[in-house]
Amino acid sequence: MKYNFLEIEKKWQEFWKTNKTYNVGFSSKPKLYVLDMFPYPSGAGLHVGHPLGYIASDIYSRFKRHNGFNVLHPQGYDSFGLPAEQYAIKTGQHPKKTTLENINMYRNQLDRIGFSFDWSREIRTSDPDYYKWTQWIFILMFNSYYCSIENKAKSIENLISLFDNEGGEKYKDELLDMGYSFNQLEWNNFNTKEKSEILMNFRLAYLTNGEVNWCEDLGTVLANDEIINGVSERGGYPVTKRKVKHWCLRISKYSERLLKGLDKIDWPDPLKEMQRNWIGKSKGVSLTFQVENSNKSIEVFTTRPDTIFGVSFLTIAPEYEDISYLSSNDNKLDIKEYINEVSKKSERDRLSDIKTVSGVFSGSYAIHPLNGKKLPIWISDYVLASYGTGAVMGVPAGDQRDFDFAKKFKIDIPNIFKDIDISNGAFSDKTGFKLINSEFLDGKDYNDSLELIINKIENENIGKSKIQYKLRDATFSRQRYWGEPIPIYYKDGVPKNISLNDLPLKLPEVDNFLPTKNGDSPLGNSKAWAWNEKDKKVISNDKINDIDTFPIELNTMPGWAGSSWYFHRYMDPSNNEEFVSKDSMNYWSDIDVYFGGSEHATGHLLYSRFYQKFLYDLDFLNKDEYAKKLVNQGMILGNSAFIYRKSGTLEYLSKNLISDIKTDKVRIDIKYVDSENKVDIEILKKMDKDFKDSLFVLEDDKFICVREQEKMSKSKFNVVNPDEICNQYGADTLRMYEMFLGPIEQSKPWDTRGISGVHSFLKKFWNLFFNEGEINLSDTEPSKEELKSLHKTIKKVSEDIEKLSLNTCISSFMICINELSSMNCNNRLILKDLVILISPFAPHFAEELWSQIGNSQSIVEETYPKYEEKYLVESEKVYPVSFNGKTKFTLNLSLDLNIQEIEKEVLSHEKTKSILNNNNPKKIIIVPGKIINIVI
RNA sequence: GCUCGAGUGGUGGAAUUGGUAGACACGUUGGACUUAAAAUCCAAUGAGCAGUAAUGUUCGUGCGGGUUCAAGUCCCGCCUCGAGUACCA
Repeated sequence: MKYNFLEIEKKWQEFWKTNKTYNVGFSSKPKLYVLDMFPYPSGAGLHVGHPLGYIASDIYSRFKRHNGFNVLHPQGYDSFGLPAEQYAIKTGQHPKKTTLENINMYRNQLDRIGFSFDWSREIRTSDPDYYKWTQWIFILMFNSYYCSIENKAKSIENLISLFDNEGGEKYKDELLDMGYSFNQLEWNNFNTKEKSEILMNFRLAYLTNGEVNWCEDLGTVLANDEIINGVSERGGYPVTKRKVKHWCLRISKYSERLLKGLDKIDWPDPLKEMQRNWIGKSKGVSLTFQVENSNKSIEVFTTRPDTIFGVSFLTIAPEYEDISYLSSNDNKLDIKEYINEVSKKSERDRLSDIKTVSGVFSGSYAIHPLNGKKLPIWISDYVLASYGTGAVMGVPAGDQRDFDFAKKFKIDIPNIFKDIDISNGAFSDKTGFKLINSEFLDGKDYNDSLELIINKIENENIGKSKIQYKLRDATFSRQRYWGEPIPIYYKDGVPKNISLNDLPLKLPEVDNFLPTKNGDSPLGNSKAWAWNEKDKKVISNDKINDIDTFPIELNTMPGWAGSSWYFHRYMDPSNNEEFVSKDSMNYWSDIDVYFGGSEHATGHLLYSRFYQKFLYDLDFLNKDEYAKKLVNQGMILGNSAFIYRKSGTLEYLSKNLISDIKTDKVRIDIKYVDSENKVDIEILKKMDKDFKDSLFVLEDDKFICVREQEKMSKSKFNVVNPDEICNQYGADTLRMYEMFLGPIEQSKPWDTRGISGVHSFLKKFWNLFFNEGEINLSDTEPSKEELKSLHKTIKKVSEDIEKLSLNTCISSFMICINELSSMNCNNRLILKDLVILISPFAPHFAEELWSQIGNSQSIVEETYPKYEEKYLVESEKVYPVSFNGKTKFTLNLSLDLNIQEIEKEVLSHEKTKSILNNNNPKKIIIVPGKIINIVI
């Protein structure tokens, strides 16, 4: 029988489907939850890079299933959000339609690879039964606040009853920071709107009117992690600052816990480091500077209070709130112009313009809290409004930015470092200096002065120690159509949530779902988008002036709202009463291994940890981290092909062939390039009749291509479709080859040529079972060599899967099959174990052979072979014999020999004698079972 | 700039955590089978030098030092590439 992979794979995929082989439920077996980050169905379909992580997780899941675990291994779709909507807009279709089509396409492609997903648990974030719970969590956040005393989220009702009974006393400091102060009587005299405004400062999901990242081309607001290098992550469009009323999640309250939690999870260090940097904790001091001739003051944050006597000016951000108060009449016009100019700049311009120092003098002065000197207050965009207090103390001697600023605007640069030359730049090291011109700190170094100055600052009550985080609250509103509606309506201007019983608040039908440049949300186009409080349902906008009917929030949620908690829903996907039942939560608990890309480090992987901690605080979950272990699979790089223009020719443009016209090379779709890296002239002419071949370098009527490795992407014309590989070699070959390419976490280039090695390995394996087309197995006792080869492989493969070192597993399979082939092994006991052994890697292949050798049950629950030490015990060792560390020859000796006996054997060996040449060795090192080294 | 990570044959990558560097595969070369091709199988394959040959010998894990009987692996100092981040006070 031939290895007919097409037939076999089809047969077993159907078998698994009809027999629901991979569906799981509660069980007395130990649980294991293995998850892949779910895909967003994009329209381009899968390329061979996508399934890399899925294959690894599938092998791991199947292996664990063979080892007696009840494995939850689900899959679904992140089907709301920008990617899905962008594709719909590009193709001019409704996102609902394209999303469905894309999901079907993905499913077909996934099914061909033979994954062990439990599809009965599939979820889609755009499904109302799913997003009902996404909305519910939002409402929970809206109705919660972060209790700084207990350090956890609590119901806002607690806070309200506290204010009702005691006023604001317990939260005095926090309220003062917000600009409030009230006792019980005063609180109770506030009206609904006033109370709502105060509480809004506490809610974990809150409405605010502030600066956001606005992307005009996408027509929406973006969160910080959705912006890369000042442009939008999706599409690369410019981003500017804009003041917009929007919803935010108060993730910043969780900064410390998000940071600490990293220590107890087994996630890749680089990824944890990225999250740490993103959270950006820094310890310092906040200092108050009085404004001259005024009762106002400016608070600054500094990590270098030791340099306080080097302050020669203060700088505030252009967005600083008290700015008009500080502006003197003489400078008002200049200041206005400067602020205007800054606000027009896009994020990218501001970044690329880093070297240009700009600013304007406010006209006011502050007083140095320790030496009483007059300090000019400047306004500059090198100070960020969103970090710290939006104001800094300028220490030109100790900070390069302050130095550049002072130099440009001819501000005093006092030196505070003994014998250090600061004429060309600031000295910002924390070591190697002694202070001068610093009164009581003179002669002290960093550590000594730090303690003294902090004591002084706190004693004199001019500031206090403070911990500052970079992490900012997450912008939650999107002015887009394809997302979860925010379940809020506005009753007399006060936001109210729709209650759980009335969810989901379904996305309305609209005539036009396109985003607008001015930021109006497409939901505004809906004719029925008003909430009737009495009937608890959405009704026509015409009724909006009726009693009990109010406008509903027009913005939708960001893409990450649905993906921040989806892993819980797989545990209990069709529960209509709870987002996940207590039983399911207690049994499946958390993810044991989570596979996904590191590009989500500061997005999904941070937001989801925040959601987890929040739901944990409210006792909905039993763990405050949701994934014990995370594996970042690397990218598979594609081969891009280019043909080069002859030098001196004019630029050639073609819509069909060329995507890279700015350089002297022209991108060619890789599928037209032959194995000699050439592309046929006729193909290009067929693609584009205007193609001017005279402009390019030719050889034998073919164009010479140059290959470069890049990320695989449809727009780069370098994708390899897994379907094609499945057609040509089969899914099992694809699965094994992807693993064979290299370590899972590494980026590596795809090279289709290499696949033949894995394919012929499978054929070789297959052929061990057959003789002239018939199954032909021997039922005798296996030989010692056969058993050794098998058990060596069992040991290596079991250990390596556990370590997720899957590339080396494939190697050991190859070694084993090579050995067995040369022994002409057809022993049933040996081959039976090998079939189970390879079944996680090549499941169709294994099922077929399993049934061929007479089994009627599926192989997936079969117990994985255990290796037995006794087959591996060696009695002899081939010792490498080195002289001064260089191996000269090998010597086969019994492992029973002790050091003295080995030494005797080695020294009496003729080669040793000839190398020693009658000299005595200085030293002989013998490590039994390992090496022999003779020093001469 | 800062913070991580990585540099091993023509290529992808192995190497029991200090113990025979280059497993396994691709590619290449030669051979067998075939009218031929594909498929399959066999052999060689880090570089150099000497030899008809078996073999011997030198160099070799980015570069320069060090520790050690022994270093791809540990330590110090550089170089290059990749990723993340970016006026964070």
